Amino acid sequence: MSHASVPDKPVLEGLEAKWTPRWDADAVYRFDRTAPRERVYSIDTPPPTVSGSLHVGHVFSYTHTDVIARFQRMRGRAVFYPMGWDDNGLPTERRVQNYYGVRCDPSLPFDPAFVAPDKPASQAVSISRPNFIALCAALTAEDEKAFERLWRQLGVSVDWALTYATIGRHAQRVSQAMFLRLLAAGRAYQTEAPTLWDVDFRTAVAQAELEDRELPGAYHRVRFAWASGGGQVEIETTRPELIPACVALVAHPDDARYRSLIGKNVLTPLFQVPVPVKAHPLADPEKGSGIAMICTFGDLTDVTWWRELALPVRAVIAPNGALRPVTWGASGWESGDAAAAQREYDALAGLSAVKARVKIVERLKETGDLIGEPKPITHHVKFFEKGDRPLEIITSRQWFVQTMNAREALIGRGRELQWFPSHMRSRYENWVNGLNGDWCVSRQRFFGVPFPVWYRVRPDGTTDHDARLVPAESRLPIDPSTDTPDGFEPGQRGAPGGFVGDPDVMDTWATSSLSPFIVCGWETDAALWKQTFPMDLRPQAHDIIRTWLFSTVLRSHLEMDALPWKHAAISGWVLDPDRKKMSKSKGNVVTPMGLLEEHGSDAVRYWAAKGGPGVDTAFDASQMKVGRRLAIKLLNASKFVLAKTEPAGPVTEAIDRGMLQRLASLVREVTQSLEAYDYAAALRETEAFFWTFCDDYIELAKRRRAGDGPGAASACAAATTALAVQLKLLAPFLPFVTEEVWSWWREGSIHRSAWPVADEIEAVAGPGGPEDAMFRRASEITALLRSKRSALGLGFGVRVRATDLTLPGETDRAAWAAIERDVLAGNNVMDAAVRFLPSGVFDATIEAMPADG
RNA sequence: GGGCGGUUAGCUCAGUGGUAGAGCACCGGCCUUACACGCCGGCUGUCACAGGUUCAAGUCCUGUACCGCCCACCA
Repeated sequence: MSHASVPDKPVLEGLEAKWTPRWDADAVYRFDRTAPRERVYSIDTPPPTVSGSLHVGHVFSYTHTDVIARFQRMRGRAVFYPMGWDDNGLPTERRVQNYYGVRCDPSLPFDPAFVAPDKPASQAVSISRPNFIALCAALTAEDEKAFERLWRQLGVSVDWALTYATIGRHAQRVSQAMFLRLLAAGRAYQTEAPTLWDVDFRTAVAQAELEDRELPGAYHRVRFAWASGGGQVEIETTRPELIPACVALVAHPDDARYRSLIGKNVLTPLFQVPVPVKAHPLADPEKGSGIAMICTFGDLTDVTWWRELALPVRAVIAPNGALRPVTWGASGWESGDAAAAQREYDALAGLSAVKARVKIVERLKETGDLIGEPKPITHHVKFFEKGDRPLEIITSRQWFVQTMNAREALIGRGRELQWFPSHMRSRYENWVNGLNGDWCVSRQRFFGVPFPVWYRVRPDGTTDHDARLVPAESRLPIDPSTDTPDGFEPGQRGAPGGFVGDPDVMDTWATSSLSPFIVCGWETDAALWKQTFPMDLRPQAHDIIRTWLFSTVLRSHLEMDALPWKHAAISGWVLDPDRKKMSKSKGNVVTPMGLLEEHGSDAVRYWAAKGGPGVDTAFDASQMKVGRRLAIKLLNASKFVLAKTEPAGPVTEAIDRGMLQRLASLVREVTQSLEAYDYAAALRETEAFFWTFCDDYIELAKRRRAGDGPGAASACAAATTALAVQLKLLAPFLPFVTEEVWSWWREGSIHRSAWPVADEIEAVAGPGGPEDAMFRRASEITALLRSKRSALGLGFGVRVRATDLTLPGETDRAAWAAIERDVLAGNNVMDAAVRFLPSGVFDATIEAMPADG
């Protein structure tokens, strides 16, 4: 065997640049299309939002998945490990708007000569929808390259031949086809209803995209006069600007204070609108004055009351968040004094909700309808998670997918799924149980998958939303804004008797939720589908259980009546050292690529893999240094082992056999841990063994190994065997350094080599038994001698004699004889006077030998 | 308000019934022909708190406190 390729001074620098292209060229991670299903391991890789920033959280969770992928590959599985890019949706639109300083105006015609500005102008440039989409596509292509560079540098072993984009043609086709099937099955429907609405993005949003934020607000105590009888009643509201939208007051049916008022009318202040007082059990006598103003719509409770009490709609908030124009009086809204109402309202119309609030409070003060001063409070307000202003509730026509009637079945699916860690299931159940409406899947946006639907235009030019036209699946994907339904001519678009396209696009989760269908070749590649679906693993972080995981389970349940995967491995988050979620700004300071360059990819992976499944983990550069140290140690130990592999012979020595026996049991444990997705435990155990291997085994055996007799042959064989096994155990974690060492000495990629098997090691070393104990005892004696040496200030170079070495009774003479030579040589001890004491005393007295020796 | 997780050495974390652990940090020593990007040794703990079960509890049970997250409510 030639070891010419073992370098004198091995270094980590440059290993990423060396191996990444080689893995690519050798197709090391290429999926085997010929593998039978039982040998396939398929992974539903999370498609990262490419327009989001790259941050260490990505590195963290993708490393976890990659460790599993590499482990399964070495176990002989054909790993189906695609990579997707989530490029559609709002994050991209927002990034394009800011990056180029443009704004999409769907009413504009396509401008083929349009060139994107180099830098954003102070005033946003309005461009057509096709121009806007082109910019989105161009920018995401750039973003995807940055992600790919990062994944390659990190050593993520995806098959780069298997990539998809959620805005790509194939993903659009799958999204549209599955939507049409839901529509045909009656599981998707369109309705006009109050919907959560973001006023800046001007789109509907779903329950899953909400988040609460704490905002300062104030209770305004406002007087409503009785319509007759001269009394008055006081309500408290945080949104006085919605008084013109008030349709009723509501009190609890058992609330004695207001019982006599139920069924009577009161007049809204300023606008003099007669509104009824109603009873409803949801009204809380403890809150505010115990009687509430129902507006259309201030919050979700208003929607409930409005629906259950069959109240009219008086909507004042326009899609852009401003108060819309309203006509009062005979031809408009009812008022006891229409002229006054119009005057009051005109002062508010066009203002944002916040500005209108200030204004109306002034007026209420002037009229005396505001009782006392507003009382400042802090309260939670619903926001779109990507939004900047509180959500409004606006009535609009939207597409929904039925979920409420599937809730029980979905809970069942969650129980079928194997979760790692298992407690993450409760987050899922929590979410499913808390659902309060069907899934709103339509968005009034541009860069997304369009709904493949047209509507007939009535002779009078209005749209007949009930007269839907849908394409055959074979035509998909289509864009109804440019494609024409069968049987129509393009010229009929928008014309009476013609057609119009549905203007909306799908929620990004409506496409992401189909990732297994997109990657596994649903309806397009029957062989691949059979090979890969249902998938083996869904890896993801816990924050998107309610979105991605939930919606994928839902879609698979509806389409396949089955789970989309067997296992869900949930990663935690990366936290700041102060235990807060790693903030965006911080994530940008610590760029992932910078980390990889500074510490080396293997070192960063080491830190990531130490964060166990589901465990939020502190960002910790010191752990990366430890990982780097491990990688360097691996280089040096390997160099040492491979510097002498001859003579090789039967493993006969106790120390050698004991070390290998422990290694065999390590292999069993590590394999078990990785099968259970506990990569952190696997790494911990392997690492601990490796340091023992270096610090104890090598030190004990190296002098014997230096010879050329049977003892040396035993040591050489044991050391090379152990090295190969440890490299393999570490390969999923440290793919670069292990591949480098492997290449010094073996053919092919370590990442395609067979995972070690304990039985094979034991075939060489014998099953765990007396030698295992002897090796442990040798380590203990070594620790004792080192401690004595240190106490006397004797460096290792000083040869010593043990004038008295007392060993516990259970160390019998035969066992000692088997390890004596190695223990003495490994500790630079000339000779030892040994006593065996049944009392269990374990001690040594040593003294320095004359310098000459 | 409901749910889930956590609380172990200065820090980051292992440890699911049997004498408290690792790494980092810190202190001291060592050039020992794989590695000074190294090696050796040492210091460090009322295992959050209170009860209970047990021969035995960091570990199991009950409760409390605090931290984090998810959800709900938010007139």
